[in-house]
Amino acid sequence: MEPAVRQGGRLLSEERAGTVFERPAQHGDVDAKLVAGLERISRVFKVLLQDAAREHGLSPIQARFLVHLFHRPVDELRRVGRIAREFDLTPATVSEAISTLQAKGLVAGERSLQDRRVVTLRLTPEGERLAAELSGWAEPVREHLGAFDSGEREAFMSYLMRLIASLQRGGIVTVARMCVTCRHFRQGAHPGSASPHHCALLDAPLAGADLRIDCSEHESGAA
Amino acid sequence: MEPAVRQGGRLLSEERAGTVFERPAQHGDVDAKLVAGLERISRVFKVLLQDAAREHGLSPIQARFLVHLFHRPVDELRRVGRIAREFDLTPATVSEAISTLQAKGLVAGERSLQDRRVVTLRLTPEGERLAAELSGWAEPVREHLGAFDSGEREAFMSYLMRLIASLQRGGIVTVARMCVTCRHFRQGAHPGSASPHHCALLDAPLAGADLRIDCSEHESGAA
DNA sequence: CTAAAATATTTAGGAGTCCTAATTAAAGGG
DNA sequence: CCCTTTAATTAGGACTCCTAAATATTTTAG
Repeated sequence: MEPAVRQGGRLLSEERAGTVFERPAQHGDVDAKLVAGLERISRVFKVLLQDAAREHGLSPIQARFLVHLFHRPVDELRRVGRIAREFDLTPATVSEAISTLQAKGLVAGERSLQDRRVVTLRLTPEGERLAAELSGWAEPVREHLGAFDSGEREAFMSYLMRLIASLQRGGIVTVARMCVTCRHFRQGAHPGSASPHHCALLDAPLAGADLRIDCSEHESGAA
Repeated sequence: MEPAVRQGGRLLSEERAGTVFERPAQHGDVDAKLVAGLERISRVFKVLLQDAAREHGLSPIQARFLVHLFHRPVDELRRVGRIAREFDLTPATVSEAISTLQAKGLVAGERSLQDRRVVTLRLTPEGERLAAELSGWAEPVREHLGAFDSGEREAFMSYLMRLIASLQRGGIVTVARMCVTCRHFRQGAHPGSASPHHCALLDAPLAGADLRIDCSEHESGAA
């Protein structure tokens, strides 16, 4: 890059004309910047996943499903339709990607006996191995969180959780299994304690750091 | 794929076997949850964009480019190659989507006189109109930020900025024009002030809320 | 100044994403 | 039992995105 200089004339369009030496035009519009920041992060995830998947000879969505199955021990959640809902995709899309994974010998599906329409998916040993490697695809982001101290991380996380919970209640996020939206969750059940919240199912107090983003015991609905 | 059942043994894999009624397995792993949360948000963005684009008869990426051009007054940034870098795509991909937008009469491109290889893009009036409508595609997220008070929002934003800046310095994010990575930025130049930072280009003090995610005056490099 | 290297964009071809609509099977309810 | 609903798959089409190759132009070396 070169130019610099000649910022005299047209470089500064209406949006900024005359304001160059004033406060930034975006002044105070924190929300817009938050959205922009979140959006930028989401591009990061996209690229990271794409790279990780490619490195292992998979497509992004195949890698996602593989990792998803990897840490989802509950049969209920390992079905085509469930995955579709989880990822906001149609069953058709999931079915296609899964059959590719099956063709590659990474995933196997078995018909359920209770309901022979449903197919329960599981990883093959090879799939398991690959999934384990892929499961660190977002590691770079994680590493860069190292610069935050633990209080900041917890605060950061709680902001995210609140935002996601709010989006979920607004119907924007279709699936989420966070403590904060779970029927077993009792917010602030132990005031003043280091673990102020409580999970009625586990019957255990929870600290901010204990709150789950994806709890397999999750049941929707307010307490 | 046929036989099934026998979920007796393997259902509870090592990860969760025997732990169901203990503290969450994810206990304390705040980083993992942060990553999960950010990742979930990024799916939200994907869906929102997809829906908004569809509503206006565009593909997601076309909508993105349209909106991108909409608030990018600087010619320099409105070129195929620039957009490609901005979105971590190849010029080929961008070129294709842009020509569709041109075919739809939403974008026009003109060869630059200084360098006749480059094509400078601009929106047609129709494109401008559409872009204005589309530019609110992330509005739902923004709305749900309303539940945060202004201090929280600013803190949230600063976490995001720090993360993005860190990712950028680590080479994970390729393009970013944030104050915190700009050569004109003087962090904490006015200690104790409400606007503790300073922009050497604008020669103006900056508060946390003034920090930009995407400044058109941005120049890389430490101060 | 000119040949070679570099840069900006486009075109061509291919794997993958994702959707809608239609199909096949299997449950479940009068 | 028939009829409706649900789970999954298949088929077909628009779009995403990449690599490689082609063009046009600018820059750089010699």
